[in-house]
Amino acid sequence: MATARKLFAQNGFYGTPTAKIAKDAGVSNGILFHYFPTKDHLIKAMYFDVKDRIFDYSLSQVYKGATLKESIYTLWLAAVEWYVENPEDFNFMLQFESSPYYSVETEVSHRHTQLTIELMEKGLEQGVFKNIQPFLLFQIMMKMVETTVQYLQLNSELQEDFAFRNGLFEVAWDAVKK
Amino acid sequence: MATARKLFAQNGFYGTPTAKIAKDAGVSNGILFHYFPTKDHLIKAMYFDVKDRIFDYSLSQVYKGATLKESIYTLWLAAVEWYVENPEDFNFMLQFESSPYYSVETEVSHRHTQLTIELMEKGLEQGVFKNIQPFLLFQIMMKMVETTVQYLQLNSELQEDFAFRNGLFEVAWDAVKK
DNA sequence: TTTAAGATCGACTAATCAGTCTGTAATTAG
DNA sequence: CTAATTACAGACTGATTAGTCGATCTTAAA
Repeated sequence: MATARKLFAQNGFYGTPTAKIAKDAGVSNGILFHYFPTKDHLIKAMYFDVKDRIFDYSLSQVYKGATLKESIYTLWLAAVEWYVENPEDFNFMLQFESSPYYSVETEVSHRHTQLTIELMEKGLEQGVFKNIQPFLLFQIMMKMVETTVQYLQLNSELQEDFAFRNGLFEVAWDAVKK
Repeated sequence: MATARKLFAQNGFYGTPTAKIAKDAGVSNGILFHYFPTKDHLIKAMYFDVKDRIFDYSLSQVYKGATLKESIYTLWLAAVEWYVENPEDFNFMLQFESSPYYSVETEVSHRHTQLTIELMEKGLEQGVFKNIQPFLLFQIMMKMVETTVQYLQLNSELQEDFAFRNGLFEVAWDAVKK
């Protein structure tokens, strides 16, 4: 999957032959299809793999007793940092989410999405957010992650600029807050 | 190009053989490659075509003497409406922008982008926006268009809901305003 | 009317690629 | 130790597909 991520980032899903994935990964063609019956299975498995790893990282960052805004900030920043550190993951998700593989159901089915949506619901209860469906609030925040990472990729000198990141979180926060 | 848009929306760039594009368009294989030397040429041409049509529509909506916020609102809403009315255009752009074809240079080279960025610069001068590079302001607004359209596609009963659209523009505006 | 340039056709090809198949090693279970 | 299951290899194939090529038709200018 790591090899596939690298190759997909470079040449896209369709620009990457399964044979090349196997070869670059140092395994045979046969063994690839032994573990992933089709290329589509591989791609879907990779999606959940990325989500899982981001989720684990994010959870390791939030601490108990954090306020709502702090929790959301931590999750938001964790996602940005993860994607900045792991550009292939970012590129993969971008491609995946605008491909026929993606559906809202798969998205919502993941713990990471569910956790974030719960935070949004809490915010709605507390009256800090605009009156918008929680899933949409979630998507607005996530799109800002996307925008931020994309911009940081283009302007790598900003990647260590903490104030810049914080500023963009405030942009996202201002968007959703009442 | 219209046929290709439809097919690309259904099956993606790579899932759509050139032969099928020609056949569905009612022309021969040969004539397709007569006008577009490669599939890539076709795809790039389609990108500029979509951008052009959106630009024309957007300009027809803005009126002289509008305030800055009104102008931006009109452009923003025009983009949303266009994409809601022309889902294949939207789907095509989504795919294009997360494909190897896309680059910031092509994006910035288009009049539509340039016009919007100019408005952002004006807003910065007037001190109404957060102190953020104009291109990034532009991208934040555009991502909100994306989010809005995607949500409207999933919840088609909201497509006639004017208040909903306006609400989401305010979300975008709150994000960038100081 | 002639001629040239562009438009259109559709059969063809060379290459590519997802997935198969057959056989062999390694590991685990009884 | 044996049997069965799982891991692995790599050659092979059938289908697909981007792009070519030579022929024919249409249009417009001279």
